[in-house]
Amino acid sequence: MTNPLTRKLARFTDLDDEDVAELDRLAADPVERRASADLIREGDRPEDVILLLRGWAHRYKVLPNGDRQIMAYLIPGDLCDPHVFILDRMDHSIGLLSDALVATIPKRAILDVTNRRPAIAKALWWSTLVDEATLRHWLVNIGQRDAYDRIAHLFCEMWERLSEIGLTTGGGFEMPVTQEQLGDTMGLTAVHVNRVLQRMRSEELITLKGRQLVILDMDRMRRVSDFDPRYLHRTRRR
Amino acid sequence: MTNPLTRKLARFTDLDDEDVAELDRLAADPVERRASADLIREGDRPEDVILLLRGWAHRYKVLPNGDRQIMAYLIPGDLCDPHVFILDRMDHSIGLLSDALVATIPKRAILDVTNRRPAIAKALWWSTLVDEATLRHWLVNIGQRDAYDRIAHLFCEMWERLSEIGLTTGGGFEMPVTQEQLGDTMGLTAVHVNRVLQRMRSEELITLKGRQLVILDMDRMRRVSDFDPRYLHRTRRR
DNA sequence: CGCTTCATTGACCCAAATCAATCTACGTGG
DNA sequence: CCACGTAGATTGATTTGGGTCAATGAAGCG
Repeated sequence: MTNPLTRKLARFTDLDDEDVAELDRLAADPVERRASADLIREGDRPEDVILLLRGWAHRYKVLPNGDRQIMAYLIPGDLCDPHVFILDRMDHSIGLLSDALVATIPKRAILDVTNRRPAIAKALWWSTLVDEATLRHWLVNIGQRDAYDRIAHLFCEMWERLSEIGLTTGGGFEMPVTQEQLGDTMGLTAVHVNRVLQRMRSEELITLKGRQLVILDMDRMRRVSDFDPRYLHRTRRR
Repeated sequence: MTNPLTRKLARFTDLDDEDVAELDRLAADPVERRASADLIREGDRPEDVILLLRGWAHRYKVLPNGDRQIMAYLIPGDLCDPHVFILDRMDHSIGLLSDALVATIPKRAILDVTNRRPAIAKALWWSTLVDEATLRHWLVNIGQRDAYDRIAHLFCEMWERLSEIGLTTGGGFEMPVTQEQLGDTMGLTAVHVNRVLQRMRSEELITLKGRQLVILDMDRMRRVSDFDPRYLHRTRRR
């Protein structure tokens, strides 16, 4: 099961061989993209859905004064925009955070597959709802927690999502996100993010050099940020 | 068109007479509920979807330390939880902000209607995506704007949504939300919300007594908070 | 090897929080 | 009809988490 989309959706529903084959067909013919390219720009009317197969991307919005808010991180297996089907124009942009491998899927193809394969349709719907739940948790995070807890919560979530697709090694994973970007995610300045990271290091909670983050004490990390992974719905409803 | 759900969905798609009749059937047999009751509690596994016909409700989450974050306001015509169909347990609660009239719709009934009436299915999907876009805008709001601008943005959004269902009178509308709750919405304290409101009053930007809010200068309100109503998608895609 | 992008550190500042009283408007029971 | 009780609004005094400004290090790379 090399296709990360299949890997992700299989967590939600049972997929039969034909479902898997369909998903592989969607991910066929992927293209390399260089880091920091935008996949979709605010105001676009995209006609395709982009599937991320390798690398990270982020969903973000820039205000008139230049401030930037990151609203989501996309990792392998994520579809950039199921919205495409109904909404008019993009109200935000999607940019790469690392070199990446992406597949471009025409709207048509998605519609066909979801019509023919109810299991896939259901899994995509499920994944949309998980995205929405994640957004709600980010809101709680930014609205109510202090800088330290916010960052702890974000790290827990990243680890959890990456572990679902096999991209963690123990408590460690590769995180191609600068401190500036972490700040734009949590409504903090890069300077303050830096100080919080220093503190986490001095408390031996994490290790972070280059793009390698290691969570040394997962229990403490979760406790401090009140992280409850249930909203990511790793398990199926019976 | 007295049914506010019909009124809301009609903005998205053309509904024929039969669609309208179906929606009226869903909203049949509503019940009065008193303010401050919870409609759904975190941890529940709701078996029905609740439709709000009159009054306001809010989606919120309480942290272990007692802090509360409000994640959405629900107004007449809103469905409390389409999520019910796929997700497991509620990861947040929904409570009333005022006396209200609500209809309880069994899952089954929604499934039937969406199977039989594609226009309704499409409109519900659209409305879910609008909810998600709204959440993204709240994130930007809390993450990047200062207290004054946040509150201005929220007031613009409230006015916009209420005007869609005919609940505004010029720049005014009834807002059954305390300053404490406004604070829990925007990640601010009630005290600070109060001071911002004082300032808006002194600048003759608003009038607010009891539950009656009047926006005196809509242009200024929008300009200051960089409010762009497009994310609420009042108009249809051609 | 020189650039450029990130990370780090220090000094100082401010928006919003905190703490602590009032004040006001209502709804209720007597 | 009125005294109370209570939820919500208001105000003042003080504190603080995080921002701002400004350098100075590192590290990766063409």
